[in-house]
Amino acid sequence: MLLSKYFIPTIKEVPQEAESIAHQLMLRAGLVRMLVAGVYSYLPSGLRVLNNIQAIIRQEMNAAGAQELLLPCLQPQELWDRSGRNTQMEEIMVRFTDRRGRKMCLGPTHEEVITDLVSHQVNSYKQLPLILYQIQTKFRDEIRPRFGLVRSCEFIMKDAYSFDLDENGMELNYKLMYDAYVAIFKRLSLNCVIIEADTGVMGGSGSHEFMVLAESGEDTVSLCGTCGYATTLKIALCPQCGAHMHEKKAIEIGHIFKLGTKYSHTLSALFTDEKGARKPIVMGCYGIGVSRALAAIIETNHDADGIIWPSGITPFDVAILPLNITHTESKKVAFDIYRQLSTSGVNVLLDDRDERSGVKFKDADLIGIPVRIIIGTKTLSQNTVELQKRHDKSICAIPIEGVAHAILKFLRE
RNA sequence: CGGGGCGUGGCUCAGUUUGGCUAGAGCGCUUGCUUUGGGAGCAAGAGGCCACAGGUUCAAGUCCUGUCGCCCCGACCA
Repeated sequence: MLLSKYFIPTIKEVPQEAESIAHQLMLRAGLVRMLVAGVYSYLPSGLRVLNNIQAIIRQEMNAAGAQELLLPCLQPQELWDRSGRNTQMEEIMVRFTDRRGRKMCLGPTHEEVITDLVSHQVNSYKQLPLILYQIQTKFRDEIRPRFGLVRSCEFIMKDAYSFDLDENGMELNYKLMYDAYVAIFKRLSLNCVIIEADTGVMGGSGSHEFMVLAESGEDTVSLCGTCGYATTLKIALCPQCGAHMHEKKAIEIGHIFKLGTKYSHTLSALFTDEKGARKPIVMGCYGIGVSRALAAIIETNHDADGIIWPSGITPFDVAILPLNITHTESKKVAFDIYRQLSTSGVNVLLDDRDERSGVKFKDADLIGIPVRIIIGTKTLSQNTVELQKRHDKSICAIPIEGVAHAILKFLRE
């Protein structure tokens, strides 16, 4: 991609509308723009990052045996009346009446829809167990949207649902999803604290929250520095080892629930067991805030100059900075390297703008691509270019012919 | 919804306290010349219903009333 043609409006100054670091950097690096409070557009590089996060989630969910589907976000309120949550979720649901006079809503979550679907399609114990998931836009008329993507009214969630014959089966799938979440967050470079949590409005018998420690978090976590125990309860001494607890702010990035038969009971999702008895399906549900994960990744991967993308998530693998694009030789070398890497399947962003070096360095720092190739007239006269890593700004000189090889080697590490 | 802050060219803000001539700065944008290893210099230009509506006044960005929008603190949640 040529930066001169890329829609990535970067901002030099801190936008007034943003308070949290991640929100500021998302706006400054040209990843997102606000339409109204709690509603955001993803610009091309923001969408690239979002797609990368989703790819990781899909890989791990598929590896755990979950099957992807896509449920409608347009839903009849009648379904919510049946589950009993139409009044419970009253404040938060976006509702309206369609032209036929039917009361509709935009899905704030999908337990009702998936349970309804499964209730019609699953009748026998032979069809279980089953794990289904989707990556979908959710709509919640939040009382107070804040911190950009951390709490927004329209956001992207990965939600999975497990369906089992009995409690034991559900426990197994719950463990499977728990482990998948650990794997996902590790690959997203998100260091999670896992907490046994309240089931709240979702209902059910058990639940775990995956929390990322971050300044702009909305939740407070009490952490034991000695044994690692964590809880959302405000307690002074660790119940496991007796050491002192300290409080930290955190972003809830994932939440998993043992639902049991709450929804299968109210929505009549029954199956016939091997003895011919009709029983409610035992369910679990598993959510990840995908767009929120994007915010959390930035929150935990940045420095004073901008974002530092983890390798699996970065919108581009490599940035090429010809410091003087009007210098014929610099331009030629830059485009040669660009073509070599691109044909090797590397995502490259070439800063071909006629800007001064300072502007290019500042933007590159802000955008946060993990490696950059700096092409300057001085090093070029020695037949070398420089390879600089974003995270520690370390630089090494590389002969021009060896650049593609060096980059491919770096990317493999 | 309750409490607090804010709203002035694309962005960051000054000016509002104490009303007064033609509404400002820096950055960005356009054109030209010079420059080219960490957000350049000079010159010329474009761009504003001072959030919106009503009111007070000889006179309103500035005072009053209402509305809308954004941010922060609380209940809610991925």
